[in-house]
Amino acid sequence: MPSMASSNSSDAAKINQGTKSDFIPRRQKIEQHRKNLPIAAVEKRLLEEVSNNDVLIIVGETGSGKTTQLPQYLFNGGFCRNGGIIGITQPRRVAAVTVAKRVAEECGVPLGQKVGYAVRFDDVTSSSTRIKYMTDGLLLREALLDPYLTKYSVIIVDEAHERTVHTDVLLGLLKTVQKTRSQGASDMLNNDHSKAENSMLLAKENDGQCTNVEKHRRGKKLSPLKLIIMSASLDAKIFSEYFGGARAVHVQGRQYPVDMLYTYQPETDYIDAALITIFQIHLEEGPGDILVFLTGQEEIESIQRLVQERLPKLPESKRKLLVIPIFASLPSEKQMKVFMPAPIGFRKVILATNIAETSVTIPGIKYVVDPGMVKVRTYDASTGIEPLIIVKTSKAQALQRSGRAGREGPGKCYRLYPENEFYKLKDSTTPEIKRCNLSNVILQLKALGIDDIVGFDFLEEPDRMAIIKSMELLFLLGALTDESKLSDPVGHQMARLPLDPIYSKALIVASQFNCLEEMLIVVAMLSVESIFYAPREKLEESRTALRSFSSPEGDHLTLLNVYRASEEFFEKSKLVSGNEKAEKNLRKWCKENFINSRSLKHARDIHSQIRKNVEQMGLRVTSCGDDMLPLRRCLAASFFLNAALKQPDGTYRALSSGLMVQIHPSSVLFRMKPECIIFDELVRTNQNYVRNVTRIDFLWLAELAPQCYALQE
DNA sequence: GAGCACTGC
Repeated sequence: MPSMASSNSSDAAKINQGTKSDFIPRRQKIEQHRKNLPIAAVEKRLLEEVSNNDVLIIVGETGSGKTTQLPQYLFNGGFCRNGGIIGITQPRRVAAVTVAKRVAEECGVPLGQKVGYAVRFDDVTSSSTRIKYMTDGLLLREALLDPYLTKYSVIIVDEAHERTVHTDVLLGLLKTVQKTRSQGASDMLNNDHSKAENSMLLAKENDGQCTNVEKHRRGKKLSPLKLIIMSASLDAKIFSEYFGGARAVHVQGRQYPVDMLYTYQPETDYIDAALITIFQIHLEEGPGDILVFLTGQEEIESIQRLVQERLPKLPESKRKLLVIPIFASLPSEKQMKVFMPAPIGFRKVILATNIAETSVTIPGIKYVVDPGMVKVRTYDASTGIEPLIIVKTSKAQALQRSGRAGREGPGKCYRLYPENEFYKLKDSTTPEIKRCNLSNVILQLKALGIDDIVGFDFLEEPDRMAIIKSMELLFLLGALTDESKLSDPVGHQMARLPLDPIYSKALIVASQFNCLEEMLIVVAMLSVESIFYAPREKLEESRTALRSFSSPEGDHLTLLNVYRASEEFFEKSKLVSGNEKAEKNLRKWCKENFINSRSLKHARDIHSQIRKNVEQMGLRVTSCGDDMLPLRRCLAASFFLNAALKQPDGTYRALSSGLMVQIHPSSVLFRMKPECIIFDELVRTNQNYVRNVTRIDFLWLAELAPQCYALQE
């Protein structure tokens, strides 16, 4: 999503409007703005609190300025003396990038010097960076190379209340790291020998960057680490208790008041209720745009149709209502429409998924309509399926939604349920770690030297069954030994790759099958959101386009063909018209071929990253040329847990779970129905569907995955 | 012959 405003960037956008000629006033304006932030009043007190407490919880409401100001206070307060870095983690890339830009401007320095950011594919830091914004997932990756995070003197975990799986794992890690660092190096080596040793060995294996660790092993004292947890909501208690009763302070926010309105009766049909409310606001309320929270694309498109059908029935003067949908899979050009001001006299009504809760801040919103429902991913440990279900929001989520009406002035929030229903809602959303597949989490923790997963001090315990299932998967993939230790080298290599464990395994196997060149592409393509884009009105055309890439062997080879065709087009275009023009031409090529260019770009980025990764690991990147047999055998050797056999009635039986499944109609093998297949993903909608399917030979399974399919004597 | 919340490495 290019240059979208994050929740923290709307102020930055306003101040950026200055030009060179008014540079001095702009600096004064920045100073003025900084002084007026609520947090500025407590700067001195915050510095004292950080000095006196190793862990500090800051509860800061929206608009307090905590994310931009606290790092600057700490820098000026001497917390970077001796070259230490202040690291601030964010759950999202846009936030890390936009806040870093803003803070660099406030400091009057070029981005990447004193102030910088690091997110996947994009590192804008240098040796002089002292205030570093980053994603929490990236800091976790850094910990694999530098287990004690020795570069950092302070780590601030921002937006901790969102409880992403990365934030939760990071907090667990930081708790251990802080303990170790405050004990000092000598204690560390004596009392915590095995754990420390394990991580260090890993750091050494991973690459040469273990100089810091080596230094400390020679007995130099590790400096203590300051930890600050920032949360926007009521739940400071859970963080405080987790860190042994850590001190929590509250910083006031700055929000306009939002009037809360409820229905008298529960609504049986929230779509209809939302529709009525939209028109009620439009006809009876003053100017201001409307934001409606819905659960998905289908709901959004149906309300969009309904509004447009009813508009002509209104008196001519009342028809100036502009409906704009926004959801993540919408092409970026269409997403940008939410930022364009409506024509004069028009009111915008934005129909959004929860992308508008945190990821995108839409200006001009005065009215929020909240039916109180949300679509969430869940995890069923017994089948491994992760179905999407529609559930009620939590209180915290409802508050977050209503807050979207009070950013620029007083607003109104229409909750489409009675007030007493609000009090029955759960306080906060179930943290992600309790509803996701844990194989990656376990792989990371093991790589950090934490072997006892069940005994690990999680902020909140994941389900025991989910841990066992994920360990089982890792064992079958060969990442864990019989003693549940990370295997050498496979487990360590898998932990190092930023991919789903099955994909990592596929790369490692591919280097032995001499088709790593091809598998890097397949894995990159599987790692992104749907590559094909089929608008309803051009279904036939998009099918024809797909046919030119499709392989009779299945979807994996089809994806390979798409990538290669795009690459060939791009290289040719580069020769003729140069790099920048070629990028533009590639986007056009995508459009003509009904390919999502954002997804393809993402796949290209992942491809170049994992190619570097496997080269650094010393894997041989060779190609199988035109012979696709090794590649299919390699897919069988890594996706063996996702194998299925055709039944007499034409459906399939998934071999590891016993579930009855069908090939998804979007697959190139939908009609061909080969005897035996492997698949990438099992999704449950009206039926069980398998997506991204490749034809294999049943006998390969016993040969290549005897741990699962040993032939009976 | 089907429809997919949102992030992140």
